Amino acid sequence: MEHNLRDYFEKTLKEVAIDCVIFGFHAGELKVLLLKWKGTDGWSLPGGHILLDESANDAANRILMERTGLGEIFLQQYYTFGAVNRYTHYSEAELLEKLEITFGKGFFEGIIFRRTVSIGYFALVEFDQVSPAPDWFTDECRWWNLADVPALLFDHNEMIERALTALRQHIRNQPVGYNLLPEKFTMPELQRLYETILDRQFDRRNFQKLLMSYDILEKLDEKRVGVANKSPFLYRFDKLKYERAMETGVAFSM
Amino acid sequence: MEHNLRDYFEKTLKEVAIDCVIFGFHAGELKVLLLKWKGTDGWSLPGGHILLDESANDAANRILMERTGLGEIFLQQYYTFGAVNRYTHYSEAELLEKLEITFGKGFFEGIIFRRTVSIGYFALVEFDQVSPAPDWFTDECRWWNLADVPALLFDHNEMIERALTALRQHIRNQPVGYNLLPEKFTMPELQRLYETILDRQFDRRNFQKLLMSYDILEKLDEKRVGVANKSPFLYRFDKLKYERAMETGVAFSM
DNA sequence: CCAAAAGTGTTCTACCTACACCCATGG
DNA sequence: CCATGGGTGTAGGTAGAACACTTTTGG
Repeated sequence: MEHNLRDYFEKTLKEVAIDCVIFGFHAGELKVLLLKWKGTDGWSLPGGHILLDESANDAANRILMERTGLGEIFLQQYYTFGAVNRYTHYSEAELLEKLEITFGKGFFEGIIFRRTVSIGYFALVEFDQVSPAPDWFTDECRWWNLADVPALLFDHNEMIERALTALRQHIRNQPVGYNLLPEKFTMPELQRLYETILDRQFDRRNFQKLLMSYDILEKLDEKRVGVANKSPFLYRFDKLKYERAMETGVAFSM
Repeated sequence: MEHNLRDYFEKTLKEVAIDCVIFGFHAGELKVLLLKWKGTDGWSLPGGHILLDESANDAANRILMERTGLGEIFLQQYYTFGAVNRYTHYSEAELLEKLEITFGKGFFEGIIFRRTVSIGYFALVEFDQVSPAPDWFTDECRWWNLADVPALLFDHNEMIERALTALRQHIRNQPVGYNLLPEKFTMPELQRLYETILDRQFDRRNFQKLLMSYDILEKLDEKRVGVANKSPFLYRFDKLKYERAMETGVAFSM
């Protein structure tokens, strides 16, 4: 990642940005990764620009890798945001002013700002595997509960909303969990993930029956210990079968 | 639409294009509208660039209006194409050379070509209502049967494929037909539309039962005459109910 | 011993699927 | 009168939805 704005802009497409809604799941809550911009109280999604010799999908993967350290994970384009004015919270002028104060006069010298269209991606990542890393113009990078997300810079609140809609659509046809849960997990944990994403409750028996019918789960001989109730069995995804199910699709109908 | 490339480029975003897959339905065949570029034997999807004061969605609507004369019709963004090299059939150099021969030396003077990312939209339009109109750098605009589409410029074959996938996904959750069929149509015609899009056959009785259950169709007291068999009843969409069904969604499960 | 949460199977219902005969029209 | 294609209803099967009691564990 460049530390000089001009250099960075010369190597990238200027009118196209990439923004990633990175979903994680922890303690029964769906979370997104957000960055706080230096010298402002404004938060945004992790994003960036496409290098001239890089595809949009590669750029999204690179950005994800830079923020989370993770590669090879589920990442999907879901919508491109092309409104004329994508600034909310702060106007463009206000934001530029604040950044100039923080980074010094001349920060934007030689840079012509044009309107930017942003390609939205959403990613599903394993919460514990992520070490959130701010970049050169942000000073904080952390998980937020979906319900607590504040007013964000640009149109990023709308981006999260649409990403959630896309995720809900996604979960109806493809299995979800491989990238969001730790390697071993219990059936109630998986159920809670589905319940959180879809914001509704399922019957335990029906849920188990349906998920087992996908033939992507391996029931282990281990149980989770240390809980003040009957020990639940641990499960693990069969990666090959899971990937096959991603291709052929499944019907989540409850 | 500008007739001077430089002027046009100064008023638009350069690195972002819009391409529209315009679907029509006629004589039991699904069709797309294609344009032939002057001075080449290359066909492409109708497309264009976003004006500086226009949203991406507005641009797509404008392009659709320019090519078909239709507004207020179903148009949906489905994917953004961001590969590094989106030229197939002809390379960028070959294409520019041909265009320079046709439009004269100096046609590209003062224009810096950069890589372009393209936002794909698909539209459903009523075949008979469309008067295909070429634009200033194309000399033909006509319908092609989906099966007969030739090798296109850029990545437009892939765009059509993905649009078809998006349409097939769409038809499973939303009613389809209002924009593709004439005002009055028979149940077998509607069925043939569904069969063509999904490339499979349905049982007449089951199809009728399911579509009527959506409560979006009005059975008329008229029949289609002039066919060498029993006259089929005519139906019409109830626009209000149709729009409500678009919002709430339907389950097409056969 | 109590509270909390997990394990487990069956019944009912609704919807999807399969299926066939008669009728109207034009040629 | 014949060929073509449309109009119409029912029965069976499958899959989704509803539902409760017992067991294990930690405190």
